[in-house]
Amino acid sequence: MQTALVWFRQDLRLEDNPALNRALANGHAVVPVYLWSPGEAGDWAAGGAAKWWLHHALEDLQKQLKQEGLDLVLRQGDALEEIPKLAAESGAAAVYWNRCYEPWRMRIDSRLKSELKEAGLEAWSGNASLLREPWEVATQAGKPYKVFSPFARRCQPMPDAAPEDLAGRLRAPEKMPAGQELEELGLLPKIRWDEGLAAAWEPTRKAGQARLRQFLRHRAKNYDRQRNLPAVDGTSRLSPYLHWGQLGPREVAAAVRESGSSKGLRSFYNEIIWREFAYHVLYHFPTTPESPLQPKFRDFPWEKDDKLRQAWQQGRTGYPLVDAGMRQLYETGWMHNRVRMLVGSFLVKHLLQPWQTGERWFWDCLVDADLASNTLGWQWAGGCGADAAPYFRIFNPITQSEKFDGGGEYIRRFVPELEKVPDSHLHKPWTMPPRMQEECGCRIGQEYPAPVIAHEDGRARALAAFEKIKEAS
DNA sequence: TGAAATGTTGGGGCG
DNA sequence: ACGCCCCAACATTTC
Repeated sequence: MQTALVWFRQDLRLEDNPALNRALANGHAVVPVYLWSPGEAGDWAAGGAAKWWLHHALEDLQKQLKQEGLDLVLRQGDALEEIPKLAAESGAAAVYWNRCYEPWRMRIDSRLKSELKEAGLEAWSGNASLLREPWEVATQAGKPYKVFSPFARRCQPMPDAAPEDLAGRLRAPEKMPAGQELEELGLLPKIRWDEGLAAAWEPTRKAGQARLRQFLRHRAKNYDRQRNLPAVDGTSRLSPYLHWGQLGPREVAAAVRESGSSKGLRSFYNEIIWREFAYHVLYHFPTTPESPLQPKFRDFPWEKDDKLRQAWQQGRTGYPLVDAGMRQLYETGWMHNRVRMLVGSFLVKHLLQPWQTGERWFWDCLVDADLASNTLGWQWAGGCGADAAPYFRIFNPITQSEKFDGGGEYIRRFVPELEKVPDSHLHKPWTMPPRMQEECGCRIGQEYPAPVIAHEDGRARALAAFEKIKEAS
């Protein structure tokens, strides 16, 4: 009986896992491995919140494997060094994994594959993360898409690829390589700022599946309307499960298909396609995590300012909905998408901070931090990416607040100092007369900050900055 | 998945 | 009855 190393990365599940199934289909015993390789990722090693999630997702995977009689081998180090070592230590004849699409991983994987083959091992990679490979989708002219709608059209109909069942019983190998304890990977924060995350999330595959079922049963029908209201639990909240591969997109698509068809379902499926589009763009334009896709934005006159950046990060800009969003992010590792668009617009346009500043903060704070989606989202906000919001499209933080959190439920949940501010002034608390400020215990400049910049001024300044790069296209 | 400025229309008050 | 003005409501354009 031969042994295969199955290398887990962002496919932390046993079902619908092509690499694992390959081992089973070939009748191999399985050595399941997770390698913690922060050094490979350069600036894009998992951030604090993502590491917290990873820790628990690995713990969950460990348990699932245990039930199948297998021990997950945990190691640290670079793949090019450790994977061949692990293969040798376990006497494996084959190494199987599922593809990741971050630029550095693409480079490492292809080198690893040829080195393993040279050493006489079978090396094989499958697709656990996407409905379609980024290179399979192309325009008539054979070029990558830069606009979402035609990309989405090209992705119709929904592929009927069903999730794969486990292709047999897992068998333990004769030799197990030595591994480390999960705690030794140091994924959990040293100072315990993670209570908010733990209260908001259950980072297990079972919880992800339950959430998917619940969402499709109760929320999907009205998704197209409810998803814009941050106070309502109207979105799927599946992003972290999808990022870590505790859920796969095939499983989600299959569940959507089975749920029938409604406007809400279609618009939810559209979001799954946005995720695919993000990977498509990242694959074809691998410098976009750092550089704007539209070259004219290279010389954009940002006005970097640490004070403004910190006010934004800490949710102390003086605009209630912006601040509520930033605090939700910090406390729960997640932010409602409507609010993500607003805080993105605000940072880039009103505050003239580079979009990469926001991209980096989200990377550190989000449990669903995903290089492809985060990059696409921030270039969208910056107006410099594929199918981006045009630069002159500037969200009004007051109007958005009145429109999408009119009752202030979301704002009051995350900005408690505004608790007693009446609805009439909640969206622009700086207009409260002094007397009212006293009465509701919210003095502007004391308990809650004055706006860091007046909306009209921020808007005018952003438009003026845009003028400077306008002709240079 | 924008907002503001500008343009158009039509009802109603009023001299 | 008529013209004039105001303004809300809606449409278009501009940023």
